[in-house]
Amino acid sequence: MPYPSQINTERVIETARALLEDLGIEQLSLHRLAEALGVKAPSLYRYFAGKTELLRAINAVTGRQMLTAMQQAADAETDPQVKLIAMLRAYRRFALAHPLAYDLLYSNALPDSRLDPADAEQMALPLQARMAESVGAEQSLEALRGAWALVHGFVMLELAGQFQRGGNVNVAFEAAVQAYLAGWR
Amino acid sequence: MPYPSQINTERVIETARALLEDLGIEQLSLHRLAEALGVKAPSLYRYFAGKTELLRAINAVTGRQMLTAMQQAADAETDPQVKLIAMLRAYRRFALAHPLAYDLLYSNALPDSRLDPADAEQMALPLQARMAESVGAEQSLEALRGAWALVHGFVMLELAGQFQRGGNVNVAFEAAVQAYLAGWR
DNA sequence: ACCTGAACACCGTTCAAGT
DNA sequence: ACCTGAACACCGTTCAAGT
Repeated sequence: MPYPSQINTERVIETARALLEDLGIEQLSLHRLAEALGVKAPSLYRYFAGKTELLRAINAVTGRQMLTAMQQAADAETDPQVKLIAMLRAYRRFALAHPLAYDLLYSNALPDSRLDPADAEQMALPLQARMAESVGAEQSLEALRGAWALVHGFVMLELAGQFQRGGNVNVAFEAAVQAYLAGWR
Repeated sequence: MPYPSQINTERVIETARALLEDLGIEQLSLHRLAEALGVKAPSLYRYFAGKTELLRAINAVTGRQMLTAMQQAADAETDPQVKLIAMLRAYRRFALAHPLAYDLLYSNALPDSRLDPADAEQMALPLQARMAESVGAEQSLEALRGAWALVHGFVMLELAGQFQRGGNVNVAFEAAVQAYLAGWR
């Protein structure tokens, strides 16, 4: 008996991403998601093996979007050093614009939902290439890890509301990145 | 009718902390915690207004322990610069030793359970004082934010299993901290 | 082929009742 | 004074049944 599909994988992911940013991860339940899609919760299992797999799919989309944002920022510049800083700025801008999606990407509370390392590597390699141009290839992996840590940590603390003792946070970000990169040269 | 108390606030917190590190935040339910204490879940409400308040109490203990660990590390050194690095190392060591408690401390997924900013400031001030000795008082807040971001981000990425493309992670940590601090001078 | 109702085991939370 | 049983609304998940 033909029964035209009401939903599809992409629409589920996009609706879930919207709910995530609107309500937070705690409030994103399959019941609520199903309701937003005009369907009942068990129907979602036709598209995802479970909530974990759905969250992993969301993370894959988020990762791809971040990579695109960074590459566009890099393409707008020519100087290698400026390219690198532009990518780090784009990384932060994306995270601040999608705080809950970014948080989910690296959540230690939901380790099973995390982006698999292969996809994470796709994000890291272009950054590492720019880093190699700035500090040399031998040091590029170490330098990358510190830069990634600096930007990730900065954004996470910002999102956690931990920079509230005055001062200009944007200026602090620029100063920290400058200091870190200067230290490698 | 006198009914001697079976549990007390401190025992609840300590048992909860142990369960958290053993099972993860997802598995730490009030039912399970009550069972571990030999009691039923509703009894816990005599000691905490709800799960959020319990998690906040756990975070307060974690924060105090981290501060102590950092101060002990600093007290073992005399040179200001070495004191500072010793504190950052102690911070990382504590986080790696208590991964789930550390994760809870800054969790963006559970914003209501977070350490309140006043307590967070208690942790930041001693670090900032050391930073002021290294880079000067005017720059100490900005320099502190970057250092905190670097160490926090490094630890979070480590705990998320994102540094798995070879290389020595301890060496990368030391190199990143050195580069960052050198850049401020 | 696609979706739902009903059920299960599990949550956090409330509150009248037990000791 | 302290704890529990029973209940509520909510989870994720399974599966036989509906269209």
